[in-house]
Amino acid sequence: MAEKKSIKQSYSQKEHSFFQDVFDVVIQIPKGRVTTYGAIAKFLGTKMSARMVGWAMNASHTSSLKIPAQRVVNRNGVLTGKSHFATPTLMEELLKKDGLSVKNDTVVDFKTVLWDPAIELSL
DNA sequence: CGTGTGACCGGCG
DNA sequence: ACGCCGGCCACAC
Repeated sequence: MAEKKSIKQSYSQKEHSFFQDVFDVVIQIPKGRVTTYGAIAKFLGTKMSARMVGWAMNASHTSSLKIPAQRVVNRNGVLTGKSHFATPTLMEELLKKDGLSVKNDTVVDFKTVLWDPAIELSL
């Protein structure tokens, strides 16, 4: 409500964009952990619009920062965005380098390695 | 300024 | 259990 005004001000003062928010969260994902689009969306307040998060990731390549997009999967732990990487296997390779196990385009023990910003960053 | 699109999610048949 | 459908918000054309 009132916060909306502040947000709008931020938009005017800085080049703040939805992408920047998403990137900021994704970058904070610890190595060996993954999160979901919905979790990020919820953390940002747009819980019902997890699509925006995914779309923001699509623009990750526009950012000069390194966005570990491989650590962001859908609620099933499936590497839905792997097709958007340079190569279809790149996402899986990156996750394996993080020490995770990927089988059939799905993160093994996904629920165990799940890193929810709404919880972890809320401590 | 209107319309379409999207790396999703939750609910319902 | 599986499949389909609507919703939701930001950004590009």
